[in-house]
Amino acid sequence: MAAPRTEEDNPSMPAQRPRGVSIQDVARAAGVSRQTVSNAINAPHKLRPDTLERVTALIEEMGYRPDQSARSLRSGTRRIIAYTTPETDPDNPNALMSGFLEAMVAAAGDAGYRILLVRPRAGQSKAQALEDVIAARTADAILLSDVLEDDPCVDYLHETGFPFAVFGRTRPGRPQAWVDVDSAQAMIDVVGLLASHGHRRVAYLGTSAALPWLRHREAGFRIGMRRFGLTGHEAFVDSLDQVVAVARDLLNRSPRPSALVLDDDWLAHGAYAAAQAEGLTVGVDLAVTGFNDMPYTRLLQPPLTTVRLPLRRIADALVSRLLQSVEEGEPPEAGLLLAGDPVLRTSVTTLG
Amino acid sequence: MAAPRTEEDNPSMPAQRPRGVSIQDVARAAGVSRQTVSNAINAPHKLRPDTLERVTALIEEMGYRPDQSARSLRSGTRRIIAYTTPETDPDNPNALMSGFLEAMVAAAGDAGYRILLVRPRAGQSKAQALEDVIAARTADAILLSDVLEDDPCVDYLHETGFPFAVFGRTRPGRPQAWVDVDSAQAMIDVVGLLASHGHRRVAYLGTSAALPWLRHREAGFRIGMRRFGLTGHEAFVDSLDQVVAVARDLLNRSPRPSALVLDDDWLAHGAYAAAQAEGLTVGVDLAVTGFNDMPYTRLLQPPLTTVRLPLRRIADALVSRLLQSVEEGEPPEAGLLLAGDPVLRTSVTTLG
DNA sequence: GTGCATGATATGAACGTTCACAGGGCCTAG
DNA sequence: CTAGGCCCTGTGAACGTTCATATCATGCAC
Repeated sequence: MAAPRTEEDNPSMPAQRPRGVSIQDVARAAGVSRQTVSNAINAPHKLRPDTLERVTALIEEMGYRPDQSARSLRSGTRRIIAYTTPETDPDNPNALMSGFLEAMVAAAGDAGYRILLVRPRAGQSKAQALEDVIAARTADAILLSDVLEDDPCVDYLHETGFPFAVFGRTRPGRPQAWVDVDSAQAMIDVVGLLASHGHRRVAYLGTSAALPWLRHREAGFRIGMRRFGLTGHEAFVDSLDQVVAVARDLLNRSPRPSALVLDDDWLAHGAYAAAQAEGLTVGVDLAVTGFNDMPYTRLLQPPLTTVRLPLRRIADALVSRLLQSVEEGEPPEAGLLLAGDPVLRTSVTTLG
Repeated sequence: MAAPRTEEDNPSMPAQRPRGVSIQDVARAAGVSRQTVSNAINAPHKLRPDTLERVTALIEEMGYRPDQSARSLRSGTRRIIAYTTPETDPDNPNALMSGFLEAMVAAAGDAGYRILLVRPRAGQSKAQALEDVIAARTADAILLSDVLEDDPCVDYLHETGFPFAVFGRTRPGRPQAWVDVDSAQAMIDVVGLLASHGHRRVAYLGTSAALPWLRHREAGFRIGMRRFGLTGHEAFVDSLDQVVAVARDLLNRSPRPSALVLDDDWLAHGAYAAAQAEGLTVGVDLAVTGFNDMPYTRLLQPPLTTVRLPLRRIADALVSRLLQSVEEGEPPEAGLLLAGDPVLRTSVTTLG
């Protein structure tokens, strides 16, 4: 029979620790109890200054870090946010994702949390993957992005009451911790930008996919057109292959538009090619605008005027809402819309 | 039996989330012991078929999942791979990252692991962040990418003996679990591709940053040029601003090169612009090749011939090496070089 | 000097799981 | 019919931490 580990005996033996430094080791070395060491980390104000200094010095010296699993098991908090990565379409990869993730990692890190990437296993739905996370108590909260209006994951999470937040909008009518870009307003601003540069005939080239954010951009365009008293046509493509042809068609309407508004930076190459085919010079004869400020838009000739998403502020807001859900048990009542920043580059110049 | 938990009296206390279904609950419901339920999950062969079926049915029905923290605490395995995200340069964002991450998440997921994104806190070095991960036993293994030759993280990890793997190469002379693309060979293949299309005068436009993978590409270019008996010049840029000017300069050497090899897709826009400025048509008068097969290369006019990185195979190899380190305690002796796939698109055509 | 309030430190218990091992049932062979 | 072996199942313990609470020290007022 193995004797249970007594708390006050020889410190001579343990030179080799296959499992690492434990709180007990530090306590023994400092001549205090486990709880005191625990307090030194979790509630420093509860210690006398001299004790605190002695213990923290020893913690540093011995390289002690609380075992995350043990801490989680006891306290129930993981300091982890699970993020279900949206499945990437190889033909239209969400290059945005890396920027958003980067911002999320930073924002979560500042709050003491880390991001765990969760992906449904083969034959598993996204909701089932989330159920795994919740049931196994892998994370304190869940982050979703790229959700559709009636995403089953949102319903499921809402039902369970598990803390979650969404980048994008969810169905209205119940408290939701979502954060989104005000795409409509951003598009209105883009139209306003064109109007202020003297453009009066503006065409819209959009993607026909039924994605909420695309529809918001489209709606914003229409509002902007009305508000600024502009005229123009709209056209939609199903895939990138059609962009050049459809854009050329738009440019041949009469009267010819002097500006072309795209609902996504991805269409920019095609629009530029169409302009060239029509003998137009982008930035001179034709203004072009995009959406998202993807990295390569700066490389286009001329650089593309587009809308930058405030990724860091989005991430901060999401983290803050997530933590509110975790700590108060109640999600925020309403979503949050953040403004996008139109970035004026030389694809838009004053109409001469 | 539960202690009276008065939550209304303690407004400061965060609401405690109810604990879920435990192994004990399932065991009681099934009329077996904890261990039997545990075996049903971890060692199904140890159960009689009828018992197994009964228990698994109940596990399913009650929605039981082993608590990850408890499991980790006891068994010492977290089923998590920590990945330190390389800091992104906003001017030259590693658009590759999202593809690589995607592949890693998939590969790790197939092996039953998840990816945890770790980022140094403010004022913390990358190595210190890794120390946190190791000391707090947050992950079973660590994945690094974008390492330089003398990256201190690699040295540190090597010292600790903690399982890790690297996407990219590390200093030779000790066992290393790295996986990398054979950039040199891929570049040789690109030169061969150009040679087979009749090109004899080929120029190289590279980036001067001291990044190992760029130097491998450069070396491969030189080898390829010698092997296929081609001639040409090389030039390097510090930033994207210089690309057009330097490319035009290369195109004006005499005799004029018929092909332009870029060490990265990022330079493609500038190369195309330079060609246009020189009155050359890419894919007709001038062949252009890139490296990395970034998503937007397909959108260029004409689409860019480039080198696709076998991200999924890289990820699979990294995961397999990581797990080998974890399970056998010994890292693989040598690194692994995987071939890149040159993708022929219409920016390269047979020289007429 | 005594009693009390205040705050710092110590102790036992519990979180939910897996490990090590003990015990028991069933089948087969003698 | 019984002994023996072989799986299968059950029990206590342990992982390392934090919670709840007991204990101790200190200082102050009377």
